[in-house]
Order: sequence, then C-alpha cells, then structure tokens
Amino acid sequence: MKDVVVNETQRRLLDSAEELFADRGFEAVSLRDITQHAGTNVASVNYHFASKDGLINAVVGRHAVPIQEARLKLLQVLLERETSPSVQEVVEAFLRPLKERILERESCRRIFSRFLARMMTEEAHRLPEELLPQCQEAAEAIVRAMMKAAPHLSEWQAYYRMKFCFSVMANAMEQDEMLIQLSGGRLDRESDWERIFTEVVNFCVGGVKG
Amino acid sequence: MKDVVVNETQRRLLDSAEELFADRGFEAVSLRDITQHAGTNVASVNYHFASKDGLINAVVGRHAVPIQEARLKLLQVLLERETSPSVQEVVEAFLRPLKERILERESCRRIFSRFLARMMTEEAHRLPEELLPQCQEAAEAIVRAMMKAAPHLSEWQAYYRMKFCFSVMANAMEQDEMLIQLSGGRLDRESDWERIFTEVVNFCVGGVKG
DNA sequence: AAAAGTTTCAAACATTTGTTTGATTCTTTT
DNA sequence: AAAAGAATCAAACAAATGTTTGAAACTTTT
Repeated sequence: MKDVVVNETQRRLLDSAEELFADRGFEAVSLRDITQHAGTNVASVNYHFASKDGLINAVVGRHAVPIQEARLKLLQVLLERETSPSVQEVVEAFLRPLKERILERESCRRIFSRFLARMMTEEAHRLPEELLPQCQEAAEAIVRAMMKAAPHLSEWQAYYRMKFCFSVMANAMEQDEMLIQLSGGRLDRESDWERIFTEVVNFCVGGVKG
Repeated sequence: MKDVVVNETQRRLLDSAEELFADRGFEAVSLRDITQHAGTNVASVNYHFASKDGLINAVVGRHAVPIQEARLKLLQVLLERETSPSVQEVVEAFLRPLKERILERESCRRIFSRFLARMMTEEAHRLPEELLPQCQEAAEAIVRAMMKAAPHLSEWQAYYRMKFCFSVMANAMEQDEMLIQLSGGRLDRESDWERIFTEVVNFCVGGVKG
C-alpha cells in the first residue's frame, strides 16, 4: 500500500469518500456520489484504486497505518522495560493511538466503526491483505504485553481479552443513536468522546484483570 | 410482530432465510436464493413479510423475543429480591439467555452477530420498531439491576457499561476467523462456545466493577 | 517538437436486485 | 355448491450499481 498520495485526484477521492462513507456507510454511497463530490469522473476510482473495495481499503489504511505504528512504538517501550507494565498501561498503549487520531479527525471514528462492522457483515470476516501484516505485528505485541502485565493469563485468554478490549472500543466509537433509542431519551445526546474513552479504558482494565 | 407462524410457507421461508443469512450474510443472499432453497416463488417473501427487511426482522425476532422474555424474568427476580444482587448475577441474567439460545440453535449466533453489525453499517443505527419496546424494557431492567449491584455507578455509566457488556458478547459471538488470522495460526480453530462464554462473563464482571 | 507515458472523460456494459402485477389455484365460509 | 378470501406463481418491471472501453487531453521524456 502506498501511503503517500502522489496525485491530487487521488487525494480528493479519498477525502470525499471518507466524508461520505462516514456519514452514510460504505454500501449506501455509490461511486457516482463520490466522484461527483470530488469533481472527477466515475472511472477515476477504478483507475486509481482498482475497485470500490480498493478505495475503501485505502480510506481505512490512511488511518490504520499511523495508528498501528504509534501503537507498536508504545508497546515496545513497555516490552523492553525491565519492570512489568501495569494492565492500565497496556490497555492505554493499545487504545490511546486510536483515540488520539479520532480527536484529530472526527470522521476516523465513524469510518473505523463502520469498517469493523462491515467485516462482520460480510461472508468471510477477514482483514484486507494490505493491512494484515501490520495488524498481526501489533496483535502479537499487545498479547505479549498483556501477558507480561497479567502473568496468570494463558495465551488463549490474552488473545480473547485483547479482542474484547477492541470490541468495547469499536462499539463505543459508533454513534450513540442506539443507546439513546434504548434509554428512551433518558440519556442525553451529547456524551463527549473524552468521557466515553475514560469509561472504555476503565472497563477494559477491569475486564483484563478479570 | 406475530411470533406464531400460521403458515407452512412462512416457516419454510424463515428457516431457509436463517440458514443462508447465517452462512453468507444478509446482503449476500438474494430473495431468489432464499425462495429457491425454500421451494417457493420469489413473490412469496413480499407476500408474507412485505419486504426483505421484513423477513430479516422476522428471522431475528424469532430469536429475540424469547431471549428478551427470559432476560426480563431473570432480572425481575434479582430486582424484587431484598438483598442486592452481585455484579456477576446481573451480568449472567443479562447474557445467559442469549448463550442458552445459541446452544440450542447454532445459527442464532451468527444471525445476531450479523444483525448487530448490520445496524452499525447502515446509515441510521436503529433497532426495528417491532423490537424496540421489548428492548427498551430489558435495557431499563438491566440498568436498574446493575445500579443495585454496583451503587457507585451513575445512570450514565450504567448505560454505557451495559452497552460494553453487550459489545463484548456480540463480538465474541462472531466467527473466530479474524482472531485466527491475527494470531497467524497460533490460535487453534476450535474454541468452544462454552469456554468463550465463560471468558465473556469474567471480562464483563471485571469491567462493570471497573 | 516528436514520442511515450499518464491521466481524464463520456458513454456504454452487464448484471443483479427487490418489488409488483394479474391471472390461477387452493381453502374457507356461507 | 356457490361465493369470498387467501395463497401461489410466472413473468415483467424498474432502477441502480460497479466496471470497462476507447478516444481525447495532458504531462513528461527523448
């Protein structure tokens, strides 16, 4: 995956796609919607990104790559340190980079939330090949750090708890729509993201300690 | 929603739809796939369920209704009891009925996992109207029970922790495909559902106590 | 400035999809 | 048994979609 965008058209396509996808979801947005918004021709998507799927992966990759890099850097510090990290430190190293990115660029939240849900909706729940190696590397680091912080966990457990942490984070990122609906209006619309993130970390730390 | 199926064709449609949806996802399965599998005409779906969405909701509702009833019954016991319930009791009252149903009917797992993901993928993340009242009732009971078990939680926190518990459960229900992919084969394919469920409960109890 | 390459574009392509129609068969009621 | 209603069916409908094509415009290299 080229993370350096050489072409102006490519950048416009990515930006438009990101905005529309975040708003309406991947399936609901057609290539014609995107290219119109970007002021380009319908064929440009297939020319630059090979397919709609290619475009989606590129949109996601633009966020995923720097997030995974940041994650890995934080985790490596914890792993190379002599003293064992706390569970809280591991969970934060895992989740913070995603949170920070979301603070910088709101749309990242909805893009990720939708992308993850999409993997579950589809036939095979698989990560795109371009993203896989980096994800595997990060996953391994998280598991190792988690086992260092909580030595009573088996590898199997560590993998599942990592998955659970990610589930909580991913679902917390989605719009509150459903919670508002469920509470019948008892919950106010605006729960700010910082506050929610704190809750996520608390919950995950409690959960990993189990 | 009529949960009593009066018509043989309706039952065949629901069964076929459930099987195919569970296997391939809602979007990937066409009405023609379903009606062919059920040995009926394409028009039968629209005749009996008004639309494809209607069919999906009926498939989900067939599981959701008894699950919510069981949930409510268990929670009411905890709420009417004089002594405060433990967090573990609340979490189990919340999650057990779903787990039991999955043990009875495997496909329920994948149907739910896909259905929830679908809500996140779509434009508006909303529950279908037919299911809403019952879900609201259950949600309220869970929150009340949770606050009784852990009085330090605010209502806002209780709602979010309920949501988090559900996230973990929902994502645990999906196929392990992604975890196998992420672990690069280190995780064996068959992690049985009982074992996973135990992990889910442990994680959630830890999380709610936070 | 000619040649080679990259990028853009309008138009067509090729399917697929959920849905509707209107006639026909089956079932129930009177 | 006649009438009314419910259920089934083959066929058509309508519209949207991602993708490809082949020529034109533009940029870079020689």
